[in-house]
Amino acid sequence: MNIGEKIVLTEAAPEDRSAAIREALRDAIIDRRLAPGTKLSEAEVGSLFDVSRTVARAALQILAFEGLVTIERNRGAFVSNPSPEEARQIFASRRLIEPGIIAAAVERITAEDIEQFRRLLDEEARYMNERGPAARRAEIKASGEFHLMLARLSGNTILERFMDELVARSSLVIAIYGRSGISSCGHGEHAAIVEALEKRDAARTSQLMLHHIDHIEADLDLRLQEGMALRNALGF
Amino acid sequence: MNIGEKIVLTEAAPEDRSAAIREALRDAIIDRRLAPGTKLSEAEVGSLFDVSRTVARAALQILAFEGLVTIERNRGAFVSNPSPEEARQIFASRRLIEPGIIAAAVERITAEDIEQFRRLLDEEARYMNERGPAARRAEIKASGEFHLMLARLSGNTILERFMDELVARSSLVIAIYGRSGISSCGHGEHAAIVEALEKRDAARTSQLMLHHIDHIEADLDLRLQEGMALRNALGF
DNA sequence: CAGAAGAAGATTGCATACAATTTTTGCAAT
DNA sequence: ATTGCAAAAATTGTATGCAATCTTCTTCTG
Repeated sequence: MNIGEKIVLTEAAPEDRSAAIREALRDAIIDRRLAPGTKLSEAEVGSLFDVSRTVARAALQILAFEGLVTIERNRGAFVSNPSPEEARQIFASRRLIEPGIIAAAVERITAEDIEQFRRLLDEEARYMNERGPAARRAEIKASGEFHLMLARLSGNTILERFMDELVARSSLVIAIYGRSGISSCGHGEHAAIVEALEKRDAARTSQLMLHHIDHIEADLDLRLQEGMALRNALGF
Repeated sequence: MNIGEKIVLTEAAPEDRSAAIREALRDAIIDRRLAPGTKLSEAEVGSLFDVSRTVARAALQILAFEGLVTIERNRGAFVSNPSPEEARQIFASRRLIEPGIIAAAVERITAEDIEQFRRLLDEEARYMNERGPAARRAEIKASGEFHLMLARLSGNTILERFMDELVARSSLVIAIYGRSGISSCGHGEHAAIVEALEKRDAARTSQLMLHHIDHIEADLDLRLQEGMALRNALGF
């Protein structure tokens, strides 16, 4: 598979180009322009961003540390193919961390933040009503952005980074095991969460969030794919 | 400051030497052989482990991503000097994550695990009764190992890695802001946690853990050092 | 003698070179 | 056609070289 035209440089970053590459790759993985299993060769990534392999490699190594990419020695880097077990761990982690983020966010949220959430919800809705893969990708991205915005509100940069990783890996999991593409009820749930946030009702917001995560996970077909994995393990 | 004799190679790792270096540096940071602010030059780290700068650099970049090391452009890598605000975020994250780890661990813990915890407690006690910096370091390390062992029991490798990072960064924070070196009541608290674990009483274990984290944080002097940080910011 | 200016040295950021390993290709044998 | 094998091509892992930047030391000026 060719990763070519699927990546675009967002900004001309003179310094820390490795981080820029990382972000671009992460974005591409999140909105599924890069499918799980796609090979990310150092040379290709490098030439795509017009840097040497050294810089490309650094970006891939960080992504591997995050779990978004899997590096096999002497074979190279691939977009990760999370196992059902990994999927469960990812959602278990989210169920643990997101309520904590909500508790912190509720204390700090401003009217302007709510306003920004509303704009994001509008965006989600707009893309939902559009057809085509580009709109689908934008919808996925906006949906992840919702959770990341919440994480930023927590004021805890460590949790923010953990959520960065978890949201990206969730996207991979959904790409592999998702049944219905996108759970269309997700948007409504996001809206309900914003309403509860506005009332600064942490308990209710957390409850809604947990249900939301449950719904996302319920839309996955982890058991079926476990069988597939076994078949694969036996050589196809 | 020379980092020379403070690092020892644990194992001859033929593959992934970068990870081995990372682990060695992390260990050295955790038990405070490497003080916050210590410069980690690529050449020095490289020659210490007998690899080229390339490999040393990769290790440092991952550590920087974790927050254990701070890289300043064109200046190099230093053992991080967490701010009081960072310290608060680290402990806030632990207060959120460790109870979740406990909830998972309680479901899976075996008699053998308890046995292993007891051995670790014995070790802690032994080092507590010894004098000298080596015993102190061993005690610190064992104390951190307690939390990591618990994380491993959770069966969630993602949370495990988050805890790896949080424990290491906590160690840095304690090195900077700690008042009494080690809170000697820590050992007793660990013992109480193991007892509650043995009864599979998640609620009580979590409560004990939260108190334990509170005590660790209460032993810090974050306010005083904030003044220091300001002074530093003003050119000293 | 304090302080500024500048040259020398050291260190990082990045690209490239080369060896080790894996993957692909080509071809012969069954 | 398919399997087996060997050579060629491609890719990674690592070391090293060079330019850019930072640090330190010397020297000069007031």
